Amino acid sequence: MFKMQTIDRCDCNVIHEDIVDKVKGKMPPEESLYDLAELFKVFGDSTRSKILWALDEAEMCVCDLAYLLNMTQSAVSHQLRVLKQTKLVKNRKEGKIVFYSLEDEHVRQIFELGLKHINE
Amino acid sequence: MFKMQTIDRCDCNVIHEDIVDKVKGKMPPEESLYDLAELFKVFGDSTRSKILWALDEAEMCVCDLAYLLNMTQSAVSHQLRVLKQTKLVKNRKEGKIVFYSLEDEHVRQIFELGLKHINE
DNA sequence: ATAAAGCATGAACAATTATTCATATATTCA
DNA sequence: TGAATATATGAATAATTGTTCATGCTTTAT
Repeated sequence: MFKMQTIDRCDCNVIHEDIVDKVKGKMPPEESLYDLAELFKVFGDSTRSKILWALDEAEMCVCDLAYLLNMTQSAVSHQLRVLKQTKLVKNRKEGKIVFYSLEDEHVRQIFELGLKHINE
Repeated sequence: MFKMQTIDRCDCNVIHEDIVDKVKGKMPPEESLYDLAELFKVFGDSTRSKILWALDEAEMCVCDLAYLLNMTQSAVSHQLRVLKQTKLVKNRKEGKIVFYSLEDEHVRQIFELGLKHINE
């Protein structure tokens, strides 16, 4: 008895069903993969990468970052919000100045792995 | 003699000039940071993350991937091109079938670091 | 109190990008 | 040779997103 399967989106046929089934069983849940992509998306912007790299060197306030990266205070502030939501940076307030610093020790490791790939 | 500096984009003042100068000296070249962001941008899409994850389990052809991920063959093919340009996957041809596989051993490590962060 | 400085934020705009659709190429098979 | 299958790709569309601009909040200093 042959198998007549209706395929939704794919406009071609499953060629190696055994492999597909095996891999399908090992795939992480949809949500994990989505979260993972969301995390890397944060690293996937030069501005945020620069901010993270800078904060890995020293705790800094928003104005310092804006000056260092030659950006408007607003743009930096917006991106810091994204980084904070992702729990990559934290901040503390001292008077009217807000200091930001890295929250996660993995940041440097992730960068280093990335560099490894780039430098083959 | 005080320093009168003209600031380009930043609409506020440098507060901690010593720190900024120190960090500025340690920042990687602009180009490295850009390339790094470009790499992570590739990981920053669920579709591509899924493809990479799947290929980490087994070598697969385009149709298999399309079926596994419930996507059109065209969409998968487009993303595979991106992954190949970034040297994250490679392919070999066998008749009319093209098999894709991971090219970089770091992929799994990068995913694992990402998961570590997500799971605190 | 009022001004000024540091920072946050909503809305608008511009740019990027993932997917779809149509079609082209390449290979196998009858 | 012609049909069918696997894959690639250009163009168009829709959705996402980074920055700017204007403005609001908070704290300090006068």
